[in-house]
Amino acid sequence: MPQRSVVRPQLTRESVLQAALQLADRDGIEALTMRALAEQLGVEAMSIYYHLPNKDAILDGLVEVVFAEIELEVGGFTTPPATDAASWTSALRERILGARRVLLRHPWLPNVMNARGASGPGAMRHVDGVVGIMRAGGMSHDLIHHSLHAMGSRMYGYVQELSDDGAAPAPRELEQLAALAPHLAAMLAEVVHDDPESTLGWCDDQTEFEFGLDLLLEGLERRRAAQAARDQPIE
Amino acid sequence: MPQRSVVRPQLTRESVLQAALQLADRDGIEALTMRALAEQLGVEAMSIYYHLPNKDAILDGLVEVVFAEIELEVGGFTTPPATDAASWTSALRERILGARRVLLRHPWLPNVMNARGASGPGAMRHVDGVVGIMRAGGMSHDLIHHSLHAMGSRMYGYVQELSDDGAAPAPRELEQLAALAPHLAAMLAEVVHDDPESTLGWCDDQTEFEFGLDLLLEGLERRRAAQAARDQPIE
DNA sequence: TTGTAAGACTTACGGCGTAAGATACGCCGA
DNA sequence: TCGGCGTATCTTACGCCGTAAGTCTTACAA
Repeated sequence: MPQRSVVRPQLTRESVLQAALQLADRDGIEALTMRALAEQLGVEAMSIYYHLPNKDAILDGLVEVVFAEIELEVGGFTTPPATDAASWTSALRERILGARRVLLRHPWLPNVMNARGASGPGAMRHVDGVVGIMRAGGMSHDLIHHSLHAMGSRMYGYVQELSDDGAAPAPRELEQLAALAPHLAAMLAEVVHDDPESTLGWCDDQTEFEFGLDLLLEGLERRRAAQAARDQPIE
Repeated sequence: MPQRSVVRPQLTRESVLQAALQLADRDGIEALTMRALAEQLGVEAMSIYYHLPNKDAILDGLVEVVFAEIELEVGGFTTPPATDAASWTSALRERILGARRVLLRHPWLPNVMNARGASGPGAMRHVDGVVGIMRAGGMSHDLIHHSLHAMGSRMYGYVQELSDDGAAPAPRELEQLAALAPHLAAMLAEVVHDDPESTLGWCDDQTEFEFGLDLLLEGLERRRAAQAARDQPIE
């Protein structure tokens, strides 16, 4: 049973991540080096490696810490029971603006997520919450799937990673996912299943891109027409 | 007058950038190191520094090279004269899909642009072309401004950098910009001028974010309603 | 023929992530 | 009481990175 020392600096995985978060917030992500982090902790660089295997693990840990902060900010990732078809947009709006509030405190995070590969459980659960809200609003899984791609950048672009390897998820993985993110898993199961024409991956990047693009174009054209009508109310 | 050697490996700024592009495309951007690049060129690492001041200059150069490729792909950044109110969406659509076609060949580029600061003349001119198309479609500068933010990620997110420092551009800079990107400069001049309530910077990130978000939410809700109508055509 | 300058090369430095191993410390059984 | 052992930290060193400083080669002009 590890009964720990009281004299030593008391390094833990959590304290390392906490210090890393502070360092990144204060001096920027490029200032987060193992040596600088160690100094902040009053410790030698290599000591960190006892608690975290490498720097990538620290970055992954940071992502997780921030998503925990997001979860706190939005009052949990589970869908509020009151959500119905009438209010799904405002529920989603609030969820995303809440996430943004947190991300603005850690502006380096999107780049970290972007540069690194697959997203962790925190990001997954966030997406799952979004899927849940859309589902409660009465959207089909197929439409939700497209929507996730379209909204990607508003949630800071990690959704694209979700589909990046292109291969359909193995049933085993999907099972694990279901425990963590049930809505997301349900969507995946359905979308993968009934898209036989999909070539290799289970989603076609080009199609998704155009879906989001056309969504924007439509909206902008409507804004333009509205403006024109306002300028020329007679004609 | 520099009359160059014929025996030496004939290193030039252009050949360096070309080799860097190949290397990044083939092995990924993280494989683009000065030593690897030198080897590819059959030269020592430090020789590169005669033609380019440092690695950042190489990255900037790469961005410029790719945007030149985009310009070729879309047949020039200047607005096609045929563009009118009726066809602006399809013109813009084509422009953006053309840019995307090129960017898919250099998938590392968005991250490079994102990680580095201000965008170069190539990116500017691309944005300028987009502004020109929207302008030809009859949109106000104000609406165009919002639209650029909303479309940001579809053009791979460099627009956000444009507004990042928050300070209004100095008249001197604006003058320089006008030569390079007239539409963009015109928009900036107007938007900066008649937004007295804008606190510090000439554009409010939060407002822009919500504009884009609401655009998407509206569109998605319309899609949802259309789907619901399709499922229940009687009721 | 020689001076000059362009354009390459050599060497070296500090910082990075981290592999390998040494070392200090608190506990537990003998 | 003491020796061993697991835990947590430190020491040293390696190979990479970008690049500062200085040197050498070569083609051409005078």
